[in-house]
Amino acid sequence: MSTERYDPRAIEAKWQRLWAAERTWEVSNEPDERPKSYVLEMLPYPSGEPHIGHLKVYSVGDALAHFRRRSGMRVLHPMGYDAFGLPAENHAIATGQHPRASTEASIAQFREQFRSWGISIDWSREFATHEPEYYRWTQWIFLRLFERGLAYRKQAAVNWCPKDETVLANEQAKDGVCERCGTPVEIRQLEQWFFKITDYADRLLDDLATVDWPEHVVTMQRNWIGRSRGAEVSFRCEALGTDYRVFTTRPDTLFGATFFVMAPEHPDVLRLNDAPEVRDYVNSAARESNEERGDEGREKTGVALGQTVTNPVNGEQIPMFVADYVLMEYGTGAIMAVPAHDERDFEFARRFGLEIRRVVESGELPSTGDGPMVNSGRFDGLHNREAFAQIVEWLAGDGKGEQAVNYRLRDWLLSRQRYWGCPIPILHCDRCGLVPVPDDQLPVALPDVEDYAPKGRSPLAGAEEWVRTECPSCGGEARRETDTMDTFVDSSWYFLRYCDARNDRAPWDRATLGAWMPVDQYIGGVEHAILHLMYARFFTKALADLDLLDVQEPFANLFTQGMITRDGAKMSKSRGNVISPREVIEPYGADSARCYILYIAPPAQDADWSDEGVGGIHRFLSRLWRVAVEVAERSGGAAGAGGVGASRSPVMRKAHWAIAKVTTDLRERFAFNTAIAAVIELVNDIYREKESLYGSPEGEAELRFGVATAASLIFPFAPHLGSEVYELITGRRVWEEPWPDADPALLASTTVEVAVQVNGKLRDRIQMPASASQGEQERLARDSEKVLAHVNGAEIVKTVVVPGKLVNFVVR
RNA sequence: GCGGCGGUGGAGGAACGGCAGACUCGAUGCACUCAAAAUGCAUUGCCCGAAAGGGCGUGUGGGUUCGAAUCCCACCCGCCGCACCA
Repeated sequence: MSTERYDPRAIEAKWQRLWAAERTWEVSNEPDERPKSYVLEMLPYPSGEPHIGHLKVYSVGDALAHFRRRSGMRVLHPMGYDAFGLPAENHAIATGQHPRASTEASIAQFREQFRSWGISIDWSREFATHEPEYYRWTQWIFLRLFERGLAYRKQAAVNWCPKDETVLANEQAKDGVCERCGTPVEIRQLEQWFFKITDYADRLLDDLATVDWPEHVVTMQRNWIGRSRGAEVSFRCEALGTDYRVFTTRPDTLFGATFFVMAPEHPDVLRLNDAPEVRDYVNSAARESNEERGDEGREKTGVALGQTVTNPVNGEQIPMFVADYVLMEYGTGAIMAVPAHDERDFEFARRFGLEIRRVVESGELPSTGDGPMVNSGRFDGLHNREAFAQIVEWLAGDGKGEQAVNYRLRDWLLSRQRYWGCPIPILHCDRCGLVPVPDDQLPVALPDVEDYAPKGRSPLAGAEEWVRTECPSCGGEARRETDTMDTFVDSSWYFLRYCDARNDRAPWDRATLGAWMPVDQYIGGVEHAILHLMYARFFTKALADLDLLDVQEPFANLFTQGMITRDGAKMSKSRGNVISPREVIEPYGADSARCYILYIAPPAQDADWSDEGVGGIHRFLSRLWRVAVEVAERSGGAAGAGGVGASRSPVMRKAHWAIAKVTTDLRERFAFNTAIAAVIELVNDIYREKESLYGSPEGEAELRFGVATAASLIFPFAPHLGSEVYELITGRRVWEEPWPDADPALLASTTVEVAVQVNGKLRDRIQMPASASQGEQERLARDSEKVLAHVNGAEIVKTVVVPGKLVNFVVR
């Protein structure tokens, strides 16, 4: 046995140099006869250096990319950087260093590490979203959306983070705190830019059916869109002479509406009653955060307005209230209250002693169940589901209501009062209003400023010379928009740019794009299940409507990988339990790190990092390398792996078994852990059998075949070692070899072990020829002494035979 | 509260109607060594037993089945998402 040691550092450097020099992983946009496959990991945000989560996504994606290439596909596997964003800007505020400088330093780090991991990236398509060559097109797309009315400005109650001093999208202000820094958000009335994503609510919801995504992600998107079908109904208020429309999902319960409630923010509340009591209530509601208001166990509060509205179905005058359990943002900001069939209304009615009138026979109140109608005039006796449609129809005939659909989804607030983002390419002209920057003047370059600190307005407002410009429409004086775009805008179309990354006349060529899109396999963390994925889908649909591309959904398949934890906890600097990929790769090499991270658990699952575990995988790779060196020496070098007959020796059978196992694990599921385990088993068998195989030409050919197969199968996970060993044994480049096929004839053994049960309990295992018929199998099993002992003369009432596997005798 | 995912040896996990615990870590023993490391080999679910062998075992309780970790019902625990959305 050779005394040399497995030296990942040398091996990995060798192959990385070769792949870079030969640009091995570049793929041309010229189609050929191969089917295409677009494999993409979510765009990394470059900050410091890559962490262990990055190592995991790229280990998953790269394994897939390699497997698909060798399975005869044309694979696009690109890389880029999500370079704009708050962390770089906050760093700039703290240190004075330009965000561009720190960002580009991080990008250099990321690029360097990705290369050292040996990921098969087409580097010719690389870009970062802060480069003018990229954001020029971000602006161009913005203008197309603006022309379509899909980007617009409006005054709105928005989430404001007092710490970051910027507005946030609804999606970024979860539970009333800033998603980024955890500061409670304030609500401010500001004029802001929005994308009209709500126009796409139905399509974003319905098209989820066309996509192969994890069920929980689909569910999260569905909940986020929150479509509910019902009706809008008018309630007349004679005092003001106004009709109030309310949205309800239960028009069938209209006869049970015994009061009416408005949100405190509803503009008419004080017009209806401006008594001090009402004013106080409205003011105190405004002071409370949405979170406090939404608190679960909280008792219902409210104030009577002393006015009534008319219930349109029965003409009853019902009292009006203001209460903070009604939200201004949802529906119309006013509701009809049906205490018998809505838990919240029920609670409120109890508290204020209001009438609770059952209109559906459906069990104990409050009840949302179905049943026959009661107390509902001519609808009595009808099932409530039928009454639903009939009541809406009846109201529609009178002009007092109609079918309606409501969504939880809000328009996407995209403007940010921050520096480090893509400038919004719009001018403000006193005479012409909002004027788009002409296409030929793009990009609107982000100017340098002195002071990055936000002061409630964008730092760009301080760049006076940049702000002042000429209106392209009237030639008069105009001012540039000083807000920048949310970075989610940048990442909503980057996957399109990869298809034609060097195009300087258009964001992409439509036919070129059409040849790659959609992304066949998208890979990333669940944390983007709502925001990024929803925005990217919206952009894709809007761009399709603009006749710029031909797909409706950007990501045909989605895989969400689990987190890597340590000691059961999320890695974080504050916990001090962070392990960086570099720390692992230095002692063990990238191949060990990549294999370990895939081996530790199924990749969709969270997995706990163990330092000893990496050592185990490293040992396995060393074993493969050592046996390869030994086999190469003792069997006469790289003479080729030919000459292996249809031998059914254990090594041959194991090799073919491993081929079959790894292939299905990679093709049909993301079972990298069991795929790697199969290769480990193959190598273990080679160690067990090798001494008996040396010495005969056939035995040595089998050993070479076994080792070459192990190298070939481990290559998607450990590309450097796979290449090295394969070259050592065969003299060829493994990535140029087609993915191996398992020979079914070699998979089958001549004998099988059959489990024998009596009453479902295992009693014996017997060897028999694989060719044994069911009858022979049963006979052989029945003759087993152990079986006889357990049958013990009793009557066999039934025999179950599973060919080649099992016999079960049922005795009484 | 609603929805989703999960609960298997000392640890990560495998099997997903047919031999529970593949593979790895850890542990123990042996070989090599002056010694250690490295490496190789063996053992390693629990209980009874000297052994042969037997019993018990996949969160709990029921059910379906010749046969259940796997399917069904109820419950317990953990994690994630949503949550006064009319």
